[in-house]
Amino acid sequence: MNENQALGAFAAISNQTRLRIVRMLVVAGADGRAAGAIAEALEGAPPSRISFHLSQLEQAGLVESRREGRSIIYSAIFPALSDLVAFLMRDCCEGHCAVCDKAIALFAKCTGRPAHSVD
Amino acid sequence: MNENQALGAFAAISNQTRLRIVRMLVVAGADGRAAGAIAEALEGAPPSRISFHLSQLEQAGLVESRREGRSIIYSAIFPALSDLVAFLMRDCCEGHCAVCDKAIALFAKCTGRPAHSVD
DNA sequence: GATACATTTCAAATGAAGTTGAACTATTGA
DNA sequence: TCAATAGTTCAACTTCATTTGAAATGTATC
Repeated sequence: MNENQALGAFAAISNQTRLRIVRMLVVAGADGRAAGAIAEALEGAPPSRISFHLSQLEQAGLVESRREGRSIIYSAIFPALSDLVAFLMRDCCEGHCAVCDKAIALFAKCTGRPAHSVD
Repeated sequence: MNENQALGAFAAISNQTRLRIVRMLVVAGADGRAAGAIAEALEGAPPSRISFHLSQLEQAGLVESRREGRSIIYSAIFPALSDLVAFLMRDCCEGHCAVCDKAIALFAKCTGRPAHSVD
């Protein structure tokens, strides 16, 4: 992750609608959620608006989409989120922070499928 | 951390100058860095611009300032950063992701002073 | 108390981002 | 192939954020 990617990603989640979508997809995990289901959860939002924001998130590299029949399923890109966190916290405390180093390494292991054990 | 605080924080770090400042202060740790030193590191930026961005970051709750003689020292607010990360990743994978839970707990322990051991 | 230093505040100018509804494309099923 | 469903694209409108330099504030030093 370089600075421009990080800036794009932070800009993406600094919008209320997009932040809600990303959090929804983080909870949804690898299965993701159809655009229509996302729109329904954000009650009152016209489809063009949701589509606009989903495309912004996709351009920012935070979510990806796949077609399933008539629906388009969006899901969070977990490595992108963990890279984003790493970009922000890396080299914390003059590069000598063991807790952040460990936390960054753990986030990198999240795949969108529940992990029931931690090494 | 509520949604509005998170939105403000993400908006704050979605600007190049501010993201650079925050990362600089994350590295600097609890000691922080004088506004002048920050401006110098961001070569070419007029003081009024740095001051504007520092005040945005302070309003967003990501940094704090203290006066030391003629200088004003800015430092990252580490709990705010860890709360921000938690806000984004909380309930990951339908709330059953052990790695993210652990990572969030670790970030919460970062104080800005190097930690040499991790439990 | 005058001067230099460190930083903030202000107002004006510029540029970028979000919302809307209507029209368009793609897929399924009768 | 016609209609229904699921999403996307487009253009016009509105709103908000960023940059700049000049002037003002607060602090130390001579």
